Amino acid sequence: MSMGRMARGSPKAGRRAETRTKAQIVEAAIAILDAEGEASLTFRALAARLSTGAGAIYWHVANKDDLLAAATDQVVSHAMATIDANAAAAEDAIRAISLAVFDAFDAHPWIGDQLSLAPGRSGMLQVFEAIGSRLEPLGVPQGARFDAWSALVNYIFGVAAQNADNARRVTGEMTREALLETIAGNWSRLDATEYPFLHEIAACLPGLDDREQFLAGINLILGGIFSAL
Amino acid sequence: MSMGRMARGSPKAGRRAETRTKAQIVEAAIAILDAEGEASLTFRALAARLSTGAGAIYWHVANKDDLLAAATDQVVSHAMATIDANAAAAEDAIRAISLAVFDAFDAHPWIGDQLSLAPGRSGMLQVFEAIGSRLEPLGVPQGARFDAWSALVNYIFGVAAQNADNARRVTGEMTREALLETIAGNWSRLDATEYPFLHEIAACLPGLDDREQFLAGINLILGGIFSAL
DNA sequence: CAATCACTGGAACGGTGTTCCATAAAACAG
DNA sequence: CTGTTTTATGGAACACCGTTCCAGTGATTG
Repeated sequence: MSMGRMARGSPKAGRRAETRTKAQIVEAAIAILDAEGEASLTFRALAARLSTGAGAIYWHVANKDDLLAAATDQVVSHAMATIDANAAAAEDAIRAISLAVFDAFDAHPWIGDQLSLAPGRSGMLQVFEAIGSRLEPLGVPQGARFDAWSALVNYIFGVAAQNADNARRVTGEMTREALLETIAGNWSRLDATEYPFLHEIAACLPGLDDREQFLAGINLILGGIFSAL
Repeated sequence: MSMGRMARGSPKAGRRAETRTKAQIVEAAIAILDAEGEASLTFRALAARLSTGAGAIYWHVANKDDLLAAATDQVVSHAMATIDANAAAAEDAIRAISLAVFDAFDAHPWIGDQLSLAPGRSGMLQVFEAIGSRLEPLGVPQGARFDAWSALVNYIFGVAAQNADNARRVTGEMTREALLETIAGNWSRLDATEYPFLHEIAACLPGLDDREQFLAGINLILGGIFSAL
């Protein structure tokens, strides 16, 4: 859509002094998203940051969804780049990949809502492949591999997205702990005969570590995979 | 915010002929969302359907997020109402609840994006409690209950939301099967040395039953819970 | 009966994504 | 070197959105 010619003769990529690339635009978008939240990412704000007009951005990017998908893909790809390809044992590798995704979502909570636009992009595919390719070394037979992969990948992205939503609720006034205590308070104030379980586990909420909780779920699924062998 | 007086003396709830209730507004919003998708739910369209002005809606509803959260809550509550409180065995009950949520999301794909607004609402709490209260009868000891509950609930809502996203991509031209075949085609066209796993399981995609796949994940988690006993 | 309350509905406001296009620098053709 | 084409700009304009505001209206109340 953008890079048309550029190819053969020219050693230098940038033609004009004021020209932007799609990568620069996506980078600027991520900067705005991280600093001011998703509501603040507008084409006008982005254009201002890049010292250009809003219309120019559309030369590099199809629309806002495309921009957000590209930003999401960038972050996920970057997260995947940090994990070492074949260092750890398969089981630990799955944990490492899961946590890398979790951490990326936690650091960039705006991804949560945009997940739906990203499948099919390379970052997502990298994660899919990285998880899936660890199953055979783990001893999961051919017939069970798809179910195991599907459960893991769905859990990873589903939980990461939901956690990102929670992280988005934490801003300035409301600390994470205050939020958890508020929820715990609400639950323990529920009718104890109608909601006995929530009433009981409200106590588990304060001081909860989302990351460990996430990992506990991964371990539960891994346990299920092993017990089905 | 709305119902202030109304209480004691008056036998009739509706005072004026043209008056709407919040329930009616939410119902109309759900009708629009189901029929024309989330992009078509605007205050003006909603007002037109209710034969009123956009401003009147704000008497019953704080803002659009509130409206969407109420709509989501309505659908989830309704889904929970269909499952029988203490008919099945605990393990089957968990499956039934999970599938009820899954089906509700599948029937109303717009929920996917709005999930983040709903926690704390009664529909969500019903699901939380329904799942959690089945764990003790299942023999899960106190110390392991929170992890098991967390994994199940996160998986259920995470996967349901992602599946709703897929369902949203199926519209008119693109059937579900055509979509799966397109994805399978993309995966099998990937470089086989870089993406061996995706290349291999692309064949599993066509004819895939999302519901069964979802259930397989639930069973995997349940297996993990049991094997940890 | 007068005052208050519960609610209406349409106009108006600020802001958004997106389109359009006159312009201009770079690349290329001869 | 000269014209033409390609690549990209940046700001104006458009349609539409969520939200606010408020004069008005019918029921309820004291």
